[in-house]
Formats: sequence, C-alpha cells, structure tokens
Amino acid sequence: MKNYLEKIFKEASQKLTFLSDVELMFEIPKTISHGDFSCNVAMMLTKKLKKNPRQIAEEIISNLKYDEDIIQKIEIAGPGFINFFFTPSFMAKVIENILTQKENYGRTDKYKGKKANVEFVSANPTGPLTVGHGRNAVIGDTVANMLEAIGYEVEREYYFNNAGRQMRVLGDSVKQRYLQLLGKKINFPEDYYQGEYIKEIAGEMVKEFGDSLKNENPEGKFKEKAEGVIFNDIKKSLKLLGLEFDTFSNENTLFEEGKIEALLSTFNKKNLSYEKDNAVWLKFTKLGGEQDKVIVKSSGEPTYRLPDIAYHITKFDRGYDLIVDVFGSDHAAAYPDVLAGLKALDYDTDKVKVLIYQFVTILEDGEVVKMSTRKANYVTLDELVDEVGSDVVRYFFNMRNTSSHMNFDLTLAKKQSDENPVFYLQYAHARICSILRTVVEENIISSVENLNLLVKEEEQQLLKKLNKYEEEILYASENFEPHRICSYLEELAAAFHKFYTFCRILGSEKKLAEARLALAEATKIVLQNGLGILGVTAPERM
RNA sequence: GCGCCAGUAGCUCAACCGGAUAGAGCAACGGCCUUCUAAGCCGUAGGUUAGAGGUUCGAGUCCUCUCUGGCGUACCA
Repeated sequence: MKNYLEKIFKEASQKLTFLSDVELMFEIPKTISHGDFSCNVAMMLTKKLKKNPRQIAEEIISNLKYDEDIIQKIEIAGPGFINFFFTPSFMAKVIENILTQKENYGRTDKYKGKKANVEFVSANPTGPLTVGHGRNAVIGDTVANMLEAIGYEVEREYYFNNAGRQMRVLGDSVKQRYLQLLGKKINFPEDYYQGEYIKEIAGEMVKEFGDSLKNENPEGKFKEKAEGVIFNDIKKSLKLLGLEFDTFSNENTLFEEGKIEALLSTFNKKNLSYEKDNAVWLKFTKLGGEQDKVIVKSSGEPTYRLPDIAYHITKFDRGYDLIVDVFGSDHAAAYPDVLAGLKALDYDTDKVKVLIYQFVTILEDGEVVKMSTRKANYVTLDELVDEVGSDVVRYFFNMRNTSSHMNFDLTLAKKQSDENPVFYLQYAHARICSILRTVVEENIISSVENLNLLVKEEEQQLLKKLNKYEEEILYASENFEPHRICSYLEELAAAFHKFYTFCRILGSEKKLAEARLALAEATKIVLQNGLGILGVTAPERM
C-alpha cells in the first residue's frame, strides 16, 4: 500500500520537482477518520515554497494520478495533512496474501545472506538464574527471533567469565562447605556464596571423593564441579523458557588459546598501552575516553576489559554482519571501553549493537526484593516459570520498552495471572480455532472470491490491522524493540474480538460467511506468527 | 560531584526520524450470554505528560535548568 503511494508520488514528482527535495513520509494515523495513510509533505515544504501548506497539498493532489480501484479518496485535513483512503476491496487483498504465505507472512528477505550473532544471558555460573536474568533472556531470544524474521541467519551465544576472582570465590565457597561437612570447624566468610546449592554441591563431593580433597586447591576440582553443576541447572532453567543456545563461549578458552596474550602484545606493539605502578594501562584518553584504564592488574591478572575485547575480536573474526550484545544497565559504563578498544584495532564497531535494558524492580508483598546471588537473596527464574508459566513470563518481559525500568510484582503475577494481556491474545487465537472446528460441521469453506463483501466497520478495522503487520515487524526488528510486537498484537486481538462480536460467520449469507471465514483464518495466521516471534504459544483451546 | 536511563490517568505502561482530539490494560461504576468460547463486547469516569524556560507552522517527543527515582562512576564483572 505504501509502495503504491510512493509510486504515484514519484510519478508526480516529474512535474512537481520540489517533491524530490524532501523525504516522503507516510504514516498510519492514530485516528480512523484520518484515513489509511497520511502524508505531511505539504507542511514540510511551507518554508521552502513560502506558501500555505493547504495550498501546496492542493497542488500535489491535483497532480497525483491514481487508480480508483485502489484509492477511494484523498483529502486535505488539519494544517495540511494529505490523507489517503483505500478502497475496501483493495484492503481485503491482504487476506489472499496471508493465506498464501501462511507462516511466512510478515517475514522478509531484506537481510537475506547476512549473519548475526546475539549474545545474551551470559550470567556467570555462580548460582541459579534469578527473575532479574529473565528480562535479559527473553529480550535476547526475541531479538534473535526478530532478526531471523527479517532475513538474518542468527547465532545465539552465551558467554561467561570462568577465569576471574568471582569463580575463585565460588570454588572456595564449595571447599569451605565441604570441609564443614567433614566435621571441620570453619569460618564461612560473609562475602562468600551463601546459597543452599553450595552445600548441596559440597555434599555431592563428599559422596564422590570422601575426604580425599581436603588439601585440594579451591580453583581445582571444587571450582570445576561447581561450574559444571550450576551450568547444568542454568541450561535447564533456560530450556523451561524455550531458550536454546547455539554457542557457549568462556573466558578460560580465550586464555588457553592465547588470545589474551596476543591482544596484549598487539596493544603494546601499537603503542596503545603502557606500564605504570606495576600494572598495564590502556590509553583510553587517546581513544576518546575520559581516562586511561587498567587492563592488567599489578597482580598479573587482567581486568574484565581485556578478555572482553579479546572475546569480541573472536566474534569479528567469525565474520558476522551484525553483533548484538544484550546487557543490563549495570554494564552501561563498561561497553564503551570495549568498543573503544576494538575501534583502536580498526574493527568496524558500527556492526556492534549494544542493547541496554533497564533493571527490573521485583516487588513481593509490596516490598522491593533486592536480588543478590552472593547473599542468596533472590527469587529464581524457575520458581517464577513454575508459578505462572513460560508464556506469561515471556510476554511480560517482552511487553515493555527495554529502555524503561519495569516493576515486576510477584504477588500480582502469581495471583492475578488471568489478567495478563497475553491471555487476551491467546484467547483470540483459541476463538478462531473454535470457529474453524464448528464450521467444518456446517460445511462452510473459506473463500477469497467475495472479499468485497467485507465492508462493515469491524471488518475493515481488522483488515487494516492485518495490513500493518509486515511494516510493524520490520520496524520493531530493525530497531530492536520487541514491545512493539506486543502492542501490535494487542491491537490486532482487540480488532478481532470486535469483529467476533459484531460479524457472525454462522448464520450469515453463504458468500459473506465464506469471506468472513477467510478473514478469521488470516487473523489466526498473523496471531500465530506474531506470538511465535515472542516465543509464546498459540493454544487451540482455552 | 560527574555520566547513562527514566518520570505520562489511582496502579502498570504505550504513543513509529517532532504531527491532527495523549492511548491501552488493571482497578472503579453501569449495561450485554436461547445463537461460532463472557479469558469477550459496549458505555461512564479518570491528565497542567514531574516543574520552569526555550527552539517552530506544530513539543510527551528536541535544547537548558531544577526536583525525584534506578544504574554506574575500581588494579570487581
């Protein structure tokens, strides 16, 4: 539809040359009476042409040549908007389109042949995933789905740090509990991992090894065992949400493969680093940063920046066209360093999209729950999925703009989950399935022969929403905004529920019933496709 | 102190590079089930878009300042 408008404007611009000087924009107005598409070009041109916008609009319209089977009317409104109204029969063409393309409707090959890597969750294996990690997990997977929908070949990746201090503390936490189980008196430090799972792991080790590990280095078997056990649990939790990764990367491997060492010498060779106070510093000031920062501590251990840069280099080496990192806002200060480091080495950082989402405030019984893995103060993701189901969790985390803080009221989520909008969408789908079951008995078969009969307000509104889907998916995906899909689907479901209430299929005249059934089937497909991208199921019955 | 993100209806949040009368859901109130699922539909009420300036044909959206909240600001990740 938009294409058609662009086409007729292009034709008109041969005569009205000023049209080629501005960017044409067509938007779908909020208010129904403003038509199917609206164009503000006349207002954009007021200054340039020094004319009244309505006058300009008049001139433009009189030079537009269009097919009356496609456009019903064009009018000037308000300060100078040009509003376009399509014919009902043209609007209805979308049904044929959807029924032909089915699960491919809304997908595009715009980015076909391009490869993307989406890195998300990336929680270090120091404890179970919490509700806080849920937002990251859901956003990452949905973004990956969206990129696939617009043609990318997507790799889902999970990266974790298993080389630093954090993991050492984890290993020693297990060791201390192990010694405790063997009857030794210990003084468990406050800043060690307090969770019960540490004791369980220690228990397993007692069973497996007896007391033979009394003198084992905490960074040896203890760390190894803890990492393995915890990671298994993390994978299980992810699976409950329907998440599967293609690749797991970790920090240790980077060391083992000499990537860290190599990077360090590259920085040195390029004169981008220097030694001071026994530590190695990277010249961030030279790279546009505020101050130089340490990349190797005086202890000889790198700070997170070095492996992070090395890790991103491996991603560049793998040849992606797009590299997405999903981070919580606590990392917002860290990624510019990583990008600056990469840029200094001539990597094209425009390929990197860092998606920062704001924190989730968890409320329980009206109180804010501060999550801390260390202090064992958390609500696990498993617990939540168990209580409300994967669909609700995924929808909930998807429905808000990533740049907004969000509140998650656990008490409310558990108790009033029936009021979650996800059920509104699923119900629309289930209703259509129910119609399709009933209609078989009545011998009504959908048909696209008489779609011009769909002229009622509710039918036209539903058609409009269906027409919007492709654009909506493309826009949401290119801008990494999953919540737009939720908003769209809620509008679509609302349009359907109205149609359902006012336009009956059973009992209508045969041709009309067939056309309406086709409309319902098309709606079902779009709901299914949209929910699919969100990772939410489309149930046949509720 | 400085930096990033935010502040929109009682609550949770939308609003497409600045567009027309700022929209949904929940909560509240009033209607609609002999007919394809009432997890639905229709209606009522609810707003100085935190506050003050500025930019322009036009500002919730852009700029400046103030207030409030979240996250950073390490030789933690």
